[in-house]
Amino acid sequence: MKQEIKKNTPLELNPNVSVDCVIFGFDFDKLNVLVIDRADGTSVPCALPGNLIYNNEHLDQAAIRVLEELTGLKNIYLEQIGAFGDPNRISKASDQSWLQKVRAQPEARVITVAYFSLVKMEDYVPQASSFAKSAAWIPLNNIHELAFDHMEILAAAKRQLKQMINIRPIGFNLLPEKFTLGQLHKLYEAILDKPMDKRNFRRKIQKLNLVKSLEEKQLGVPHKPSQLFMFDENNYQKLMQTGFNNFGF
Amino acid sequence: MKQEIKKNTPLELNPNVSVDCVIFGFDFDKLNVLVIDRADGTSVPCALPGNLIYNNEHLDQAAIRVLEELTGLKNIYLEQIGAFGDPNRISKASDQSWLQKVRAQPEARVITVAYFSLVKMEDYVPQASSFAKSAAWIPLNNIHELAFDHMEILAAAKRQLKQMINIRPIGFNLLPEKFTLGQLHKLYEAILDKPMDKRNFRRKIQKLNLVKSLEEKQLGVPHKPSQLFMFDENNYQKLMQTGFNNFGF
DNA sequence: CCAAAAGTGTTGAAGTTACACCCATGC
DNA sequence: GCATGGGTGTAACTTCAACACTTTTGG
Repeated sequence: MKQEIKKNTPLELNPNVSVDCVIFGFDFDKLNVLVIDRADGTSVPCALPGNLIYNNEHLDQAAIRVLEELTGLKNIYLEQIGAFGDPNRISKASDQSWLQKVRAQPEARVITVAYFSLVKMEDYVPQASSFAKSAAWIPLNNIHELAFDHMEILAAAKRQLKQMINIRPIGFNLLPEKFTLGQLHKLYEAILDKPMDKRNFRRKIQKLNLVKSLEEKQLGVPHKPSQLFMFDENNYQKLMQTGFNNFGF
Repeated sequence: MKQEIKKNTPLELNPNVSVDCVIFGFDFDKLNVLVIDRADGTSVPCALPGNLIYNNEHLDQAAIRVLEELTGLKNIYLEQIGAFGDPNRISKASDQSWLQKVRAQPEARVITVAYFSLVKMEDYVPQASSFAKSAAWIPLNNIHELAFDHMEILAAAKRQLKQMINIRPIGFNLLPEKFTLGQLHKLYEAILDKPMDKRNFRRKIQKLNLVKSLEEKQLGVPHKPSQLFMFDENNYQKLMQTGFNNFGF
């Protein structure tokens, strides 16, 4: 517990700044969030994955590192939410005792920079023992308690995702490369948290030219198989160059 | 220059976290930003107002403090932009020598949390000697160089203001209590950086019911005096409760 | 043959764009 | 009387919202 603080040099963890990631996944029905279990025998709430940053490390890089350490994934969609710095964010007893265990300076004031990321759930299946700390996909709407101020961060992540989907079509990061319009429709309903008319949604998406249909259909589904689509990166770039910034969902 | 780092306790400045504020003002013609002059005889670029945070201080509170110390103003519109933490943000020689002068730990890694705020320019007229460091309103489009990574922060502030004006009608914070539709029109053009049709703009604003007209006209203007308007807080609250979140400008 | 999701058009209402002239005031 | 910004209406077009039935597959 002795505090040895030396002059800040590279390769050192910075005791005052951390990053936390809200990792969203979509199971074709609802949004899920990847949370880590800090279980130490006693019952403690789950937390968002995160850690202190290194002094020589860019903030974004720290978030990428946390994400890769946890899931092994690279090149995933990442966006900063903002900084959270309530001096009382470490008020719960369970959080304090956890910090005593894992931090060199458990008493230090910490501000955290939150990120949200969008991953294809198929790309990361948590395995019971894949890491020292275990992780799990939890349906967004079932999350009622988290460590520290992570509920607040989660709320901000939801808000920002909802807002951003109107500005850039980032939702495709949550779907596999090939998807159906029905899946895209469900995704938008999950993110915007409201029902949307099927016909109007399809018309709108197709008019925007953001998807291109493949010469391929779903297989093995117990109903009429759907056309498969892909995100059309080219048309998206063209659309952005026109200064488009409002999808009006 | 000796580094005395003790255990983090309240009332201490945190060496690793600062806040910076982009303070916007509108002169009825264009947007301006309040910058401070760090002049020490030699020629150095201006900077955004900012400072380290205290360990017992909420981030938002630190921004409010910086703002009040500089301008004397309270209760002004403030919104977080995000955290900026490139480890190389302190790469210019002039910035380093300035830090040597003002910081207890000039070498420390600093991440900064940026805010933008909207003030009525009439409320703060910089006086040459009102503070040790002098401040000035500079037209946004004339700012080509700033200290540290402040140009990057400024760009993010512009982007966020432009985006936010579509989500909440925050522009009114830049105008006096009583204003004309012509002034509001110019403001929207300045923020969105594009010309807008006068008649369509007026129709739209009035349809939204966000302004109420007063029984009062401009005085002493060398042209037909305009009706004066006020922001209608009540109707705004009602509108927000309907889940409105897209003004489509 | 049943369950489940896919796929498809029309209509009325609302909103958007583009555009040009007269008005009231101070100087 | 002239310069300056204030104030106003319409028509063509586009977009949006609401709504129900048939199709294809697996089981």
